Amino acid sequence: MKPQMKNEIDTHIRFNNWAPSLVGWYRRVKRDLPWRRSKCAYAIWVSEVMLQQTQVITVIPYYQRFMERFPDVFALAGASEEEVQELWRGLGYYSRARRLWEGARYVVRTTGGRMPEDFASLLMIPGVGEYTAGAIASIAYGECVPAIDGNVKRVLSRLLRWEEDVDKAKSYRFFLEYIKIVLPADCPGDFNQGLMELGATVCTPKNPKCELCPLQVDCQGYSLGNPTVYPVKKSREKVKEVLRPTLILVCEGRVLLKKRPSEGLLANLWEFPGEELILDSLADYSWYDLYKTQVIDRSYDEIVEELLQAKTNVQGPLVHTFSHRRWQMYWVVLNLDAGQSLDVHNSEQTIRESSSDYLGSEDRTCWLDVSQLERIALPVAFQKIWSTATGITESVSNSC
DNA sequence: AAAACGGGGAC
DNA sequence: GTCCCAGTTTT
Repeated sequence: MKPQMKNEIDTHIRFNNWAPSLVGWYRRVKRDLPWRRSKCAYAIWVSEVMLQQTQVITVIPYYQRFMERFPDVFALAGASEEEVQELWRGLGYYSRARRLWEGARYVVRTTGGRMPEDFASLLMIPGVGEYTAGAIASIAYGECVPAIDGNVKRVLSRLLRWEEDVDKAKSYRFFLEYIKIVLPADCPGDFNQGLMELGATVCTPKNPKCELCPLQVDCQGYSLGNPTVYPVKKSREKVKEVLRPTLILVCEGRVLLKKRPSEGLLANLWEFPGEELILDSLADYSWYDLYKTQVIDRSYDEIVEELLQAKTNVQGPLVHTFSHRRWQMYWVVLNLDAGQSLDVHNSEQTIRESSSDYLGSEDRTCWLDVSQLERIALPVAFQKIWSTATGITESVSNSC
């Protein structure tokens, strides 16, 4: 540690022996959460990955379904990515699911399925970073290592009146060294969880319940009067505006789906064919060109062209916001039933088998029975389009 | 050091 | 609408 940082820490440390207060408080009030009923490293791992950037209340049902289906690292490693993504649908940050799955396969491949039992070994698992490795090591194995997440940074920034942007690397390094000093060797798991539990239930971003805080007398932010000026955040994100024309091709109770690329946004998930456009409007947009570039099978060209010429009923917009991008979604519904019979060489069976490796395969499209839409990994954005489109369709047919 | 990566809960 | 959540990887 740099001497400068040591001095910085010393200036922040009073006679603080607040760790026992925190641990005592945690043991008294901790919530009864599914993953806290297990000391199994795999169970902790699954919960920690799900809890990345996701609130406890959202995770609980996903965690229970996941552990029921994949009770151990063998079960997860033996599954297909498609199957894992189906259980993850709606949870977001889908690369987490793929990395967890890859991590399970890594563990089975390298150790035969025995979970690594120390921080450094856990850190080698793909998808496991410093936080997750620290959480598993301290909670499952009692190893004396920090686990610093957003909650911990918020609590410490208030406790110590940390004036710098908490998202900077320097802040993380400081919190890391500080925690190493105050971390109790006999109960690192409860200490780490206590800090996170405090951030989640008492030292909240807005309206912190300082009257319930076990660290109130130690808290410099509280003594200042307004702890919510911390944490200081300067980082600011700009949201990109993007148009998203989408094709809903329906035939004989099936709808055309396409598998997204294996990298980037919503990787390997299903979508209705379409593209992203950085334009101001869809004026003069050629939906037929979109169809020609997105659908490789040329069997439907004639009827699609006919339908688009007859009356291109563009619907939308429907807005869907990601953390860094906003889609303005427009779509056309094309019913091909009047045309030739559907080529059903692709079906639900194909989806399951085609899950993991599409590299080298040119046609990523597939006809799926509409009743199966709720069972596959279809991102929320496209669920929204589908429910809106079918809702409108039904109301129109009802009114006719 | 900064950007990419989702969705939902809370207000 | 806004903010933010038991973060990791890639550039």
